[in-house]
Amino acid sequence: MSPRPEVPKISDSEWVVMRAFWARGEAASSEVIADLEAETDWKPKTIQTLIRRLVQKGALDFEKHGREYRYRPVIDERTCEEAASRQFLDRVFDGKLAPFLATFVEQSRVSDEEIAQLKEILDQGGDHGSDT
Amino acid sequence: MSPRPEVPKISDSEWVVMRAFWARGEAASSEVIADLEAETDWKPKTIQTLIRRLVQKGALDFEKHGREYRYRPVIDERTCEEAASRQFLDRVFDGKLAPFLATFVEQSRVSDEEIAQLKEILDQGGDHGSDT
DNA sequence: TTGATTGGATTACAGTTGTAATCTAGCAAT
DNA sequence: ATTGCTAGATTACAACTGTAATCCAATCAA
Repeated sequence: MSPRPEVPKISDSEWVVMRAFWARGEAASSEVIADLEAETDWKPKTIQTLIRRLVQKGALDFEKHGREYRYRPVIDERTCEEAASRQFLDRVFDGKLAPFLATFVEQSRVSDEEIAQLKEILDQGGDHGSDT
Repeated sequence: MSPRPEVPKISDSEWVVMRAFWARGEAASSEVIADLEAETDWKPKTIQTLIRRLVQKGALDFEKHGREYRYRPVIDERTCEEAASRQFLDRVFDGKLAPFLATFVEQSRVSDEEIAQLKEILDQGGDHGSDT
């Protein structure tokens, strides 16, 4: 049993790239470059560098199609989000969710609508039976 | 009115140090070093380096007391938490709180107790309370 | 007074990150 | 076959990070 999915550490810029790949599922670099040039001001070469680093880290993998590669996320988006969330909470809020939410809700004036939505989420999450 | 508190970017290790200072309000390095040697395995010199970097970044400042300094956080803990929270949400969840909470609650098995606590927080933030 | 201690300053040093340019080789067009 | 385009590989390079050790100067114990 592997307890951790072995999530590689992904930097800020790399997250942007990963999200582009997760959105597409699988893509040539040219596609993701096109996507990201629309939403960032990175040069194509920068994006390719990031892609390559993600391959090195084991976050993406690829298969050749002629002279191009098609890349695909190796790691699951949820898993990554989860890992990053934990990391963040540990670092800033000592791992505790409540203070995070409190600070955020207080200072950011989350909309009523969003609050309702969050409550729904909590209702759904809170239905597990016996543990410990 | 200072429009932005100009929150410096604080690294993982530096967060640990800042939290120690926020806990004390003001302290000599020796005090924080003592605190942190208890909770990390950093050498004192490492901690001093981190303190010095935080001073350089403008996160801490100090006044001399004889040959020692007394350090004090320049930046407010809440403000920093808020900034870091936003950064994190932007990076991982496109700035959206709901997906964060959803992922976290689903995958992490937040306890029922904690869920209740979170709901309370939400109630305070935007008072809605129209369920159960 | 003199050595031991120790806080802060300086230096170290490799790995990561942001941001890209250049080099190289395969495919498409002529 | 030659040329040009371009995907991927290699190289660049400074700032930031993690993690300290060493150097210097002031203080405290003897």
